[in-house]
Amino acid sequence: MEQIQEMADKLKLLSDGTRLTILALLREREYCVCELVDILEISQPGVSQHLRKLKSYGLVKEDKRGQWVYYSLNVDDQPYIKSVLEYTPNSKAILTAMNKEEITSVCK
Amino acid sequence: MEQIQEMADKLKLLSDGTRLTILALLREREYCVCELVDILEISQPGVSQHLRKLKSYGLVKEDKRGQWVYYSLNVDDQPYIKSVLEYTPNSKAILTAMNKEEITSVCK
DNA sequence: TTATTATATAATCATTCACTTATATAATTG
DNA sequence: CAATTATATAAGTGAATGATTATATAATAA
Repeated sequence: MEQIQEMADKLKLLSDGTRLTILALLREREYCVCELVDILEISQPGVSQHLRKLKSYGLVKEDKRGQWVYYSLNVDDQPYIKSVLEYTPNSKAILTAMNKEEITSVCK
Repeated sequence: MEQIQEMADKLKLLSDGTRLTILALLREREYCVCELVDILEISQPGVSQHLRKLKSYGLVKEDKRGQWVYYSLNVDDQPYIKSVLEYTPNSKAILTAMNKEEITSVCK
């Protein structure tokens, strides 16, 4: 069953805590990689690899501006992904829960 | 972030083609294990283990009747799971795609 | 141009996962 | 009762996964 497997593969992207957090954050605004590295508690290559995976399925898109690469959500044509993300906590709650409520400012 | 991780863990249940197929089938009626073994192309213990996992997260419930154990969907209190399942193909489409459109009758 | 900063890719590794076969348990049938 | 059928559990295995460190690339700043 091709269609089901394709759904399952996309849902797998949401089945990792780090990636789901990224997607939840992106609901409110774009983030550059270094901001996400600040927030999530994994290495920069780790974040890059998650973003690459999300991008390969078209769930996020990137925008290179100078030295930074900004990622934003791109799920308007993915109804069930979109509907799941409506149930994620908002950025404020996520950042608070991670003790990252301070100014997430420029990276360095 | 506890809440996000919990969501991710539940979504992981839907991120496997076999489990997602089971859940999609159960949207229309209950199935006993041996029927699912007939339909899905994996071993009986394989099916049992998927069902156990689904049950452990409360997504299905079981009803033992005689020799058979019938599983049914139990997602009324799980809104985002429910909303994803609304996008799965219906049983007929699934069975056709798997060349299992014949009478799924009693098991032996 | 050299150093710094941001990001990506490659290689590696431990863990998880979905399957299998073998076996146990339980209900039904002859 | 013994044989059969339905299901579950245990053990083992290969592949996938999410992380890490090391390194490459590219843009900016000194």
